[in-house]
Amino acid sequence: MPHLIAPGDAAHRTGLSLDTLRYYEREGIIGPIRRDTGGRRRYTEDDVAWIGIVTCLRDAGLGIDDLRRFTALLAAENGHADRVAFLRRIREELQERLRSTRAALSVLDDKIDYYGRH
Amino acid sequence: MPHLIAPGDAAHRTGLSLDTLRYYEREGIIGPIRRDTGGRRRYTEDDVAWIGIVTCLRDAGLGIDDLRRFTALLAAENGHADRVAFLRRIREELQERLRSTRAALSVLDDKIDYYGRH
DNA sequence: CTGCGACCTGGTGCGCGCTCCAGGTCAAGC
DNA sequence: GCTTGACCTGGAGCGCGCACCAGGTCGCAG
Repeated sequence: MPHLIAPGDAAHRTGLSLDTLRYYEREGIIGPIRRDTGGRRRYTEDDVAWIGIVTCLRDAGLGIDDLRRFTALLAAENGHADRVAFLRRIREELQERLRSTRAALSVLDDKIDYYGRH
Repeated sequence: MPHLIAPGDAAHRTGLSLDTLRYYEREGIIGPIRRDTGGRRRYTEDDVAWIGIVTCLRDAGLGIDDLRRFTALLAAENGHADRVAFLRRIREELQERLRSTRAALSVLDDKIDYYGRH
């Protein structure tokens, strides 16, 4: 018995709401999650770990579409080349975000410097 | 005559749509923009430069509320201390974004590395 | 057996950041 | 004077990423 986790505990551990966990599952971003005899979800440690990865990417600003494609590609057996190509595309997006954020920080620092010295 | 810019040209130069320019003005993020005798907007070079700053911050992920407060604070005469405090808060947010994006990139690179080597 | 709380499904609502539309006005070119 | 096209206002619509709700089920504590 691989240490199953109730929905409430999964929510607590991942920092997501029950609604969001169900939403992600519907969208194919996580799971499918196993059910007990009564139909309630039982998350595995692997599920929780995967949710951590997804949350990390989402926090970086990736959209639901990208997360779904990410999940689908990593779950697929075939198409390693496709996988890597997709991952590299996402990587480019994130690096672009890094550039945008650095540019904004530079603007902000100029202003802080200017007003800091009156 | 300080080289006035028609709305279409302003849109073209800033990369924003006419609707977005009007929306930003309504929200107090830019402007108020001067009008000609017929009521049409005429942007100044300063307006366009400011829109550039706003766009830069927006691209970094700042929300409309923050942009409005940013604009209001920089337009105000008084409260330099408030200004700097606010700017520092925004700066913290952006640095947090930097951290999130770097974390996601690290996850991504792990996957790329893993699948790149099969 | 009863109560209770955690969880289920299906559906609706919401805030953000635009985007689009209808119906009208203005100014320049022919 | 007439057409054309850029622009105006007010308001409705939309996609995303959830949040919320009603009405029902399950299983354990007492």
